[in-house]
Amino acid sequence: MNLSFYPVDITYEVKDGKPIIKLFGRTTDGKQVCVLDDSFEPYFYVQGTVSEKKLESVQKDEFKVVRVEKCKKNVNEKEEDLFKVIVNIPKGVPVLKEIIVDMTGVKKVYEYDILFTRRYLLDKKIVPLTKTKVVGEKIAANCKVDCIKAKSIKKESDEIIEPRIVALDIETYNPDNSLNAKKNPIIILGLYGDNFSRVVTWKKFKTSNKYIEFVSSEADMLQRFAELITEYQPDIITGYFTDGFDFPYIVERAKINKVELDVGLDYSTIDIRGRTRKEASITGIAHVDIFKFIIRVIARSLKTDQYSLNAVANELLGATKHDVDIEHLFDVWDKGGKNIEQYCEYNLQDCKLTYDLTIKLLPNLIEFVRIIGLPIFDVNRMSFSTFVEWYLIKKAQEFNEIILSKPGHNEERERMHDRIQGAFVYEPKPGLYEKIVVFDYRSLYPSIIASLNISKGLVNCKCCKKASRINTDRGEFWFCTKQKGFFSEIISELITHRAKIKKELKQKQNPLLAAQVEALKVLANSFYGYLGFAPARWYCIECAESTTAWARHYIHKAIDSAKKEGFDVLYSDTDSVFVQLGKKSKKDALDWVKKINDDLPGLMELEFEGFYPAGLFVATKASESGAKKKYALLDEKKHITIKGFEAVRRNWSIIAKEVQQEVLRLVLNEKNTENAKKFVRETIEDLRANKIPVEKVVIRTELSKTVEGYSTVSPHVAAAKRMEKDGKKVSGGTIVSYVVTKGKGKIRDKVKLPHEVKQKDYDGEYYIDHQILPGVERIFDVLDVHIDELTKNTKQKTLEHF
DNA sequence: CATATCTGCTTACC
DNA sequence: ACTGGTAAGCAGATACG
Repeated sequence: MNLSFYPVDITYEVKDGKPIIKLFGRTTDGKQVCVLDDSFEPYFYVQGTVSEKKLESVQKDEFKVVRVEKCKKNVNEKEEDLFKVIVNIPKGVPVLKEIIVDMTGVKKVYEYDILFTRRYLLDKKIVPLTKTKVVGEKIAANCKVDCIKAKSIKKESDEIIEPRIVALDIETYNPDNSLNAKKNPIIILGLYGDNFSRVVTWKKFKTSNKYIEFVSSEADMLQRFAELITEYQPDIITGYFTDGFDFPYIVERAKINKVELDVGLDYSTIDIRGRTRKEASITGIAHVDIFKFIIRVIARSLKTDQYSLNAVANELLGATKHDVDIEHLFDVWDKGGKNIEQYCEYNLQDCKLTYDLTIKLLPNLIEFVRIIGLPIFDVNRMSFSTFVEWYLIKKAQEFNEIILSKPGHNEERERMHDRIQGAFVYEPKPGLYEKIVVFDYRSLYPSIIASLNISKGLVNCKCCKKASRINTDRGEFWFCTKQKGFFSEIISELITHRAKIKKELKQKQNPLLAAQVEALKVLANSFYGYLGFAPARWYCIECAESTTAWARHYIHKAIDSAKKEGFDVLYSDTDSVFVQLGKKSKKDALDWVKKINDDLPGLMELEFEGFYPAGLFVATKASESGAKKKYALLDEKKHITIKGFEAVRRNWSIIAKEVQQEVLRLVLNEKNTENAKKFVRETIEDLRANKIPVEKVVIRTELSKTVEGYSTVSPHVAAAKRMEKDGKKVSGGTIVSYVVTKGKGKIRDKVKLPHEVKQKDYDGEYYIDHQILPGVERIFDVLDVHIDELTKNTKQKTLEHF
């Protein structure tokens, strides 16, 4: 029979000494299937002078070499003769590799650490979630869905599945605030999908909510959960932090209640792997923990600095969680009755938000699946470096390159000491400027890697005398010009591919194309960081060092040229140049850029970023010199871009940020220094009189480790200690909120938690001197306003002074 | 003992 | 919680005269 299907999940089993790949997915007519392929063999590569016979005879326990083939492959971009050693079962690869690596004549072994299922997808060029053609026969097997034994299997088209998704969330009984799965049961479990809402709980109350379903015990609830999943037949189960919390909790409670959760399509249960970084998987269904994708990939493009479901849903969906007192759920549960209902509604809302977030981010996630070629489960849990690495691995096949091995423990440790010189930052002269034009190099690092052929195998070749050379702290480097580099060529393809899609996107808006453009940008921008990332297979410190050195070369070139042309250069950071037009026109600036671009190699380009009628640079706190990475720009639509100022930093109180932002607005937009002064004075008086509400004086700081890990007790650590006293758990990643109150001693001695203080308790003087004034002082300096003018004629200080 | 400088820490920018 | 370096600025710790 012939069929087309979209693979969702992949696994393998060994039967009669032979591995069988199992691809779970959905057919084009919407039925779930499992496609079996027993034709794929595990293998790895051997380099050296050793006889094939000898290699063929290697075996240990049930593992043995099946066959050896001679082949030619590029090892670090140079062609070599290698042996492809084919092995009977996947688990034999690492075992037999260990024996072979010690044989005389063997120089090196490669590609022994590529997971069998991933290798299958890459070699067969099958892309998960993408239409795949199968010829085969239906066979009987212990499986919830039809099983097809494949005769042939291959990618059919780029068409993508519209997956069936269900979101999961649980609420637990939690009297001691400890989230202890061994002790406390799950009391509410919710699911939300396409036209599907269900909340299961095991205490009855009167309700007209049709989606609430009552069972008689936690065990029955877990059983019901398994049934509902089986009935709904999702391709994807999604959740928010379900890897770390919900699934491990469910599995633990199932164990205690002796409930068999056979949700896997092959009747297997939920598998929890890892201790500190847990991952939950279900055979045949892709478990997406959308929190992981958000925190690792999406986070830096979000405004929020908190990644709670509420904060993220608020920003991405404009929706919020239901407001219930979740800490007292246990109390309400104990008392029973109608009050439990609001928690069921809350639970379903969380499921819905998670579902909607997944729907919203799925195009981006799927884009990475298409680029990398691995299952959505894997891609969901990857970070930037792994994206780059797996993209390189996929491309290695095309380029006939050997996949380099990961560094050993010691080598990785040594690499950690390697430091490279980074970007150049121009020191601005503090001041209020007019008519500013900003230019920046488009994708500077990627375009340098592509244009200068920067690639690990080409460093300082013996053959090229004419190659452009660059001086660095590590010495002089150049890259072979006689061949296209593996690394540079891949990034070059990415850039041109992205430019093409971006053009298409301009013609017709399309969320999938937008996701593709975004994914390619993220990927390209990660290539440079990857070069200097210690665990990387294609680690190349000379490449990284050269990339930044060339970047410094080209930014200086732009700065010098702008100056020569008669522009005042105000500022520059890494890839940007800020110039003041002065008597020159916008057209003069654009003409100048054209001239620069004529001289640039390959894909490099200096772009016009924007025109700003006004901009402000300030001095640093410590000296008279201009502060880098700290400025504000006003655009023609009166919108202000604030960079680096306290107003955009998380660990400043809201009042300090608001005042600074307003001062910047009054200065840049309205050019009204008097109003700015007045505004600050008024705030100062309000703080003295404790008229500002407590929420606005709360300071939030993230704990980077546990309290014991700190050598000094700073205010946020003191606050964390108070939280611990309250019975709250704090650890690395916890955001600590505190208020500085009136009193004696160090600031840490005056720190209290927000709920402990009344409005009259906070120390207005502290907030004036340490939060308000530091934020506006440098701004007023630029306007020649002395700080005394801000504080003096507020009543108290005046009296004190005289 | 007061002041200057250093260190640890957090969070920004690119 | 596994991309990189550059930079500002606070609070506490320590050195210095």
